Amino acid sequence: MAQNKKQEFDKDEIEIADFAKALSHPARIAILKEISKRDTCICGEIVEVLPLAQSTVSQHLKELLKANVITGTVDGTKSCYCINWKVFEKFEKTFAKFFHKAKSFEEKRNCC
Amino acid sequence: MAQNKKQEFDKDEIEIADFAKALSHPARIAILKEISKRDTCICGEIVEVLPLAQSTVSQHLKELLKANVITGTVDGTKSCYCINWKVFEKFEKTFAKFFHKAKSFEEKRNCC
DNA sequence: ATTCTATATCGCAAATATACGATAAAGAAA
DNA sequence: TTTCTTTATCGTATATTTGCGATATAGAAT
Repeated sequence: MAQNKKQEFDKDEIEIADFAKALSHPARIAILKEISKRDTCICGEIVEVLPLAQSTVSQHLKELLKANVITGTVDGTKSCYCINWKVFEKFEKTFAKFFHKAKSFEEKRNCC
Repeated sequence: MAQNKKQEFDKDEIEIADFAKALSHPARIAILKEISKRDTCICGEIVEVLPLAQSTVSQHLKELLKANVITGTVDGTKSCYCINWKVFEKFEKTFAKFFHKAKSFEEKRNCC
């Protein structure tokens, strides 16, 4: 990269990009899907359903935590993760603000 | 990575991840914002408003094209890009299917 | 107290992404 | 035709991400 230009962009642009980045790997989508499916906290079962090593899954969970997409608590030998729906809600709004504006998708026209 | 495990995930997981990946850099969000702001095709003006070299912007545009997030035509010396709203609409639905399910955000509860 | 189980972290290798300058390509302007 | 303008692509350097095995940590089970 030579230089990381990330900080030269607007705060809200960085915010959206960071959220998107957290969702930019199929393993992390699969993790969210798994948590969402149970609609409750789950712990180690994630590793079982993913084609990845335990350490790799742990790393992906860490990414999701860092981006605030999930919350988590560790009680000794068991850890527990939940989806942070507030962030999804917030992102949905920001997203709408940027891209929908007043118009609906149907009204949008392309010229190419 | 040693091995890319991407293909071992579900098709729809990969699809969401790929879309998110396209939006995972502030420069690409800024590009979309710029196109959206004008609500019409724009061409070279993107380079002017971004803190990046022309070749880098062109590369980011290529990424967005690859992910089908924008459409583009090249007429000789001028190129023209539009946001592909259909893909945003589709993503919004898939996203909702996975993460909202029947419940609204407000009804969702966390346990951690 | 020792062993088992679940999870996080470290260290490393390989793959990808980011960024730029130089250059190519191709129509527009002179 | 020659030069200018706009955009894409190539080559390359550096940064970041992905992935794993090994190991650390800490409570649970024996």
